[in-house]
Amino acid sequence: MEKLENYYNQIKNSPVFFGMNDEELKGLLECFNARVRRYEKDEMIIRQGDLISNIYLILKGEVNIEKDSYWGRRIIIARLGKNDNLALSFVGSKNVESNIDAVTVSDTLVLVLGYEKCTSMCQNACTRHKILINNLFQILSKENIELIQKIENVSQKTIRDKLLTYLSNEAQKKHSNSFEIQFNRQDLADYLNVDRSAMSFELSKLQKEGLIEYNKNKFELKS
Amino acid sequence: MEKLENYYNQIKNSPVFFGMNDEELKGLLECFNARVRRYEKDEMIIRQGDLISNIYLILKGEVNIEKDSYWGRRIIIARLGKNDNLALSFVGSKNVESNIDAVTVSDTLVLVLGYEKCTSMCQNACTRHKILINNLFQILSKENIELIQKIENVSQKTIRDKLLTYLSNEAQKKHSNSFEIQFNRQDLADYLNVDRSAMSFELSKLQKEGLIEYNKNKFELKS
DNA sequence: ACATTTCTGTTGTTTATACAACAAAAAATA
DNA sequence: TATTTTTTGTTGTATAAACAACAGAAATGT
Repeated sequence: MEKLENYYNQIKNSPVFFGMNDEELKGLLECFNARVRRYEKDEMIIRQGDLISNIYLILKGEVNIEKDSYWGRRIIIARLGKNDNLALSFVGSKNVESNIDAVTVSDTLVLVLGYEKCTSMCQNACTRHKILINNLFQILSKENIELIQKIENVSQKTIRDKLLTYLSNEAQKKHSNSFEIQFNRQDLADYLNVDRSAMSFELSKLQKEGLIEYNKNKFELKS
Repeated sequence: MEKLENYYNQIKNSPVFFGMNDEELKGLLECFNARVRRYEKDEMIIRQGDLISNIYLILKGEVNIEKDSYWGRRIIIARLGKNDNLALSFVGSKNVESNIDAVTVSDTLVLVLGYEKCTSMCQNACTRHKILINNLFQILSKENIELIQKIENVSQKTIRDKLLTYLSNEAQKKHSNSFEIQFNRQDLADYLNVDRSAMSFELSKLQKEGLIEYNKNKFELKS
């Protein structure tokens, strides 16, 4: 069993609790009945159809937001990591079932917060709750922008354009033409919605043409 | 010049101001320096690169959320209408430039609210602001879920699957197998990221096979 | 160090889509 | 009503991607 205390500092500095003092944070964690849960690789934290009433904060590890298409093809919507939240939007939209799976990519620790119970108790009256909802609003905003960017990535017509758009966006995020990506080839293909082998082929073509250089997960944009 | 008063009831019942009494709403509208703005068909309300500090509420008309791809292809991310908000996520993420265009599809009236100014004034202290931020959180949640659904639609492999996924999702939204869609053929193609003529062809094939029936914008799912 | 599994790149073939060009229908305008 | 413009459907062709099958490299486990 993992102890919450071990992660206290990390929690305190996470976007969810940003701007709170120790007193507010401790009160909130208690009110939320906060607990740490451990998942192994390839476990499902959330399934399509689940009704979500908890806020999940990733303390350690990586999680895929996925969807299985009608005939079993996997769609990766996003890859989340440390300090990211899971399925916040389903907490905000009450009584809406999850339309995604959250699947661990590696061993993962998650902070689980009983959002529903807490909000009904304190009626949004306390200061800490006011800070919290402000933070949640900002977090969702960011998620929204990320989703739009993902739509841009997958909406390109050719594999080449998808790759170039994705890589440019990553470079911009990392503020450098040289960066590591979070996906392996198969996952990147599922994220961009293309065939892995065709994508591999296109990657090496881009390298031969001198547009990019890469080695494993390390990429560099030339030009 | 359009008068705000003419739309007062609609504004009062919009999701942004849901749950407020008249006093709170009036105070907020004043604090926001609320004003109605008119746009003609094909005008741009928001451009890529804009810094957004206003909340936009559509009172009348329709608006496309679009993105122009590198080589001039148009991507329609969403079609918004009455009581929808524009670019809320850019208000939530401060100092982030818009990565989308908002373009009117028809003559449109928009309520513009100076969010920045208001929040700095009342420091989130007043009740009405608390209700507001709660509402905004919920609205963003819904937007988020819609974006995920859009990703599902465009992530299908074939035109046929994109169409079937899109139409099923619409049927579910409208709670009926018979429904109207908001797009004309070209716009639907830009939304699903496919060639219009190929899509038209696939539509008639689906009709011949008896899977769907349609006439102009009216569709029916058979099975 | 070896065996096994996972990951990545390469190639040929089949299939689906984009693209272009056009015709018919519908809508808008004079 | 006639004319013009916009929208939609149809077809053939060129192109790009999916798929399958495989080989080598890298990572993992024993």
